[in-house]
This record gives sequence, C-alpha cells and structure tokens, in this order.
Amino acid sequence: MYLANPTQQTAVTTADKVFEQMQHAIVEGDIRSGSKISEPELAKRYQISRSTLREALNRLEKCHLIERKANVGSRVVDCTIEGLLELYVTREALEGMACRQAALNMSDEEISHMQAMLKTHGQTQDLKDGIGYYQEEGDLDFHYKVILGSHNKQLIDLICGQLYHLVRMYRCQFGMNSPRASRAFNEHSQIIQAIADRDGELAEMLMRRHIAASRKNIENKIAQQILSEQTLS
Amino acid sequence: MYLANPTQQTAVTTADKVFEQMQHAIVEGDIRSGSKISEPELAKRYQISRSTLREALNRLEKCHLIERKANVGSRVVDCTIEGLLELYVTREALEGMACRQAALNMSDEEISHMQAMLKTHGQTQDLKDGIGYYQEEGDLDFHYKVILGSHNKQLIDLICGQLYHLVRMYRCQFGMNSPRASRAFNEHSQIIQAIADRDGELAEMLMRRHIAASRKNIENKIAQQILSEQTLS
DNA sequence: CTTAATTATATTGTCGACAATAATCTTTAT
DNA sequence: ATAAAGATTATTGTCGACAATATAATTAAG
Repeated sequence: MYLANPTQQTAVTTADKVFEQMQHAIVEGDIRSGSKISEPELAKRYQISRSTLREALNRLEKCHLIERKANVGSRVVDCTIEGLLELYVTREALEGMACRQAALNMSDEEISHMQAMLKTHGQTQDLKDGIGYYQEEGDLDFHYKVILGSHNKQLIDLICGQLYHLVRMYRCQFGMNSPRASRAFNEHSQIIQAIADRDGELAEMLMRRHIAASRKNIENKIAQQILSEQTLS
Repeated sequence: MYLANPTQQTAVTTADKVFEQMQHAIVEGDIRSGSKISEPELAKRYQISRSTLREALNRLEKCHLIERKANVGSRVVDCTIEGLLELYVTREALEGMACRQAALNMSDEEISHMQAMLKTHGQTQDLKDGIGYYQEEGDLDFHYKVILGSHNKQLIDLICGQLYHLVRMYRCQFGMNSPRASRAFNEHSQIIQAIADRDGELAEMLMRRHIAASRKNIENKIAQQILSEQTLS
C-alpha cells in the first residue's frame, strides 16, 4: 500500500469510492495502460449505473489517468518514455518552485517536523537497506511535505492532486522502486537544510537537481532494460 | 472578444457548448466570482437537463473556475489577491520551464513565425499606442506560442488548458488591461532572441523575470486601487 | 477480389425521475 | 427568550431509458 495523497479527502459518495478503486487499479496496472474503457462493462463490474461511473471517469480525467474523446470514449493513458520525461520536466519546474516557496513560507514547526521525519527515514534506511519499498514511501512523504510547505494552493493542487498519480503510475508500471536510496537521502538532507536556512534560491536549485538526477537515473534504467530485452531475443 | 485557447478543440456536444458559454460568463464576471451555483436554475437557464449541466460543471472544475463539495454543491472560485499571487508564482515556474524547453525544441520555422508575429505586434503598437486591448491579445498570443513551442504536452495542458482561464478571469475582474505595453514588448523581443539562440537557461530566466515583473506591476495596481478607495470613502 | 456504400450493432450523450443528504423552518422544552 | 430537537423543504447524487453518434458487418458495384 502506498501512502495516501494529502490532497485526497475521504470519499463520501459512491462515485468517489469507485474513483479511488479505479485509480489504484490504473496506477498498479490492473486496468492496462492504453486500454479502452467500456462504460457498460465497468458499470457492471462495479455494480453502479453508468452515470456515477462517468462521474468517476471525470475525476480520473482530472488527474490525467484517462483521456476522453467526444462520442468516442475514454482510454487509459499509455505510459511512454516521452510521457515520463515530460512529466519529470514538469515536476522539476513545479516542485522546484514549491521548494523555493517552502523556504519562504514554512513555519519553524513544520521545518523541525520534517527534519525529524528525515531522521526516522535515515534510521529505517540503515535497518532495511536495499529494500526499495520503504524508501519509496519515504521519498513520496518527503516531497509531499515540501509541496505542502509551499502554502501555495495552486501548486499543491497541481502537483499532489494531479501529477503525483501519474508519477506513481509510471513508477509502478516501469517497476522502478527508487534504487538510489542513499544518494536521495543525502539530497533530501541538503534541501531541508536550505529550507531551514530560508534560502529559497538554493532550495529551488537543489530540488531541481534532485528531480533531474532522478530523471536521469530512470533514463539509464530504461536504456538498460531495452538493452537486456534485445540480448534476450 | 479574446482569442481562442489553442488547446480548446471545437465543441461538438451540447455539454461542451454550455461549458464554453459558462466559461466566458465566469471569466467576464456575468456569473459572479464566489457565487453559489444552483444546478436546477442553470439547467433551466441553458435549457438542458441537469446531467449535461453537471458534465459542463466537471469541465469548469477541471480548469479551476469552480469548486465542488460533496453533497453541498459548486461555487465559482473567488478572486482574491492571494489567489492571484499564487497563480503568478505557478505561472513563473511553468512558463519559465516551457520557455526553456521552447529554446530546445522549437523548429526554425516556428521561431521565424514568432519573430514575424512580434514584428506585427510592434507595428500595431505604434498605431494604437495606449490602447491595451490589442496588447492584451498580443501578450496572450506570445505566451501561447512559447508554451506550444515547448512541445511538452504536459506543460501545454497545464498552462493553456487550465491556468490561462484563471489568468483571463483575474485580468477581467480586476480590470487590468496590460498597461505596460512597451516594456512587455521589449521583454518579448529579448525572450525570442534567447530562444533563437537556443539558450534555454537564459530564455527561462527572462521569462521568469517577465512574469515576475507583470506580477509586481499588478501588485502595485492593486495597492493603488485600495489606496484610492480609502481616500474616496 | 477489392473497394465503396449501406445496413446493423454497439457505445456514448442526454433526459427525466427517484433516493439520499443538507439546509431551513417550526415546535418544544428549559 | 433562547436553545435544542424535530419536521419540512430544497439540493445533490444515483438510476434506468431513450436519442445521437461512431464502429462493425454486410452487401453491391467496379
């Protein structure tokens, strides 16, 4: 289980619940990337009417997990390398700025709380070294904290409410369980330090480099994957 | 009339048409900022069923023009100064990165086309100096071209498909018809030059400064407005 | 046999009605 | 008179059916 998105409020209506179920299903690949969505079929599967299914589809579209064409229907977005790179470029811009704003706007309490969190992650890292899973959660947790620390509703909504579902989808489907744990940990430390120093410019720069490094790491992984597939066949 | 958003495809379904109508109505303040939306009332006004109205509402929500709460209803977002500033911070991040990508990815044809456009705007500027209207269109046109030039679907969708409706809304409601025409023109020239030089780093920096300047200009206007309101009362 | 047109099928868009929840008003008790 | 509880009204969420559009299968022509 991944940790809950901080912008996601508890689902009250049935459309909300179906939305969450489908979101997980898409992120984890149970509903295949690129596949067409049949409204009648899914309505039957989730035991709801087409109206409430369409309500759920609208929310999935809002976080860029599906795409709709008028009079044609919906498809799950397909995970392409170009799409992944575009996503990382966008993250670099948005989270970089969020980090700058966090350095300006976070309260002292928030900062010390984040420092404590990092310490915990550092300890669990020593214990469960090599296991990417907890690192994964730790990484998301860190990024969420920084974004929320920007205190900018626009940024928070764009990143947490929309982009991060896609990020998780790519991570799942391309099977990239955050392998560069120790380096990421050090980068996180630096960023928090810059925030604590209220140095917005440095904080933004470090966050951008952090995300860019993550992107390059993924590019390498994909290159390797393609290489090994070629040698296999 | 404002120029059409480049991401906006021709409306085919009736929900699309109502969406566009409501979008204009909200942007121009005919549906008041902050007001509650009554589904039965609006359905009657537009002569459609509540289902298709809700479809339109979903799209309005997607471009952040309305906000929905479960079992309570929808409200038009209210235009606050904080919201405006947050919007400009977000634009600075996104359009800055879009500009960097444009310097890397635009074709030579696109660049020369943009240079030609700027020339035209410069001439109309001499002719209709002082009239903000054409400047307004020119400014939007310029920014759209740069964003599209990034060739990054994620960025294009976020900026053109979502943020720019809000930008136009704020411009309308706060009555800011781009007054710093000549300076903006020079800044646009510099940016295009950086793109033509394929200098992504400079292009991003200039775009960020351009938007930051625009933000500060607006802050001043608001400060003045508040001041004059105080002296009147 | 291939291609174009036409029919048939399935899917999406729209509608009106009912159910569930929230807001309002009335009544009652302190 | 005020506050709390209950009843009433209105609004939102959900449902199933019909209309409009797109996809497929079939037929006809070259």
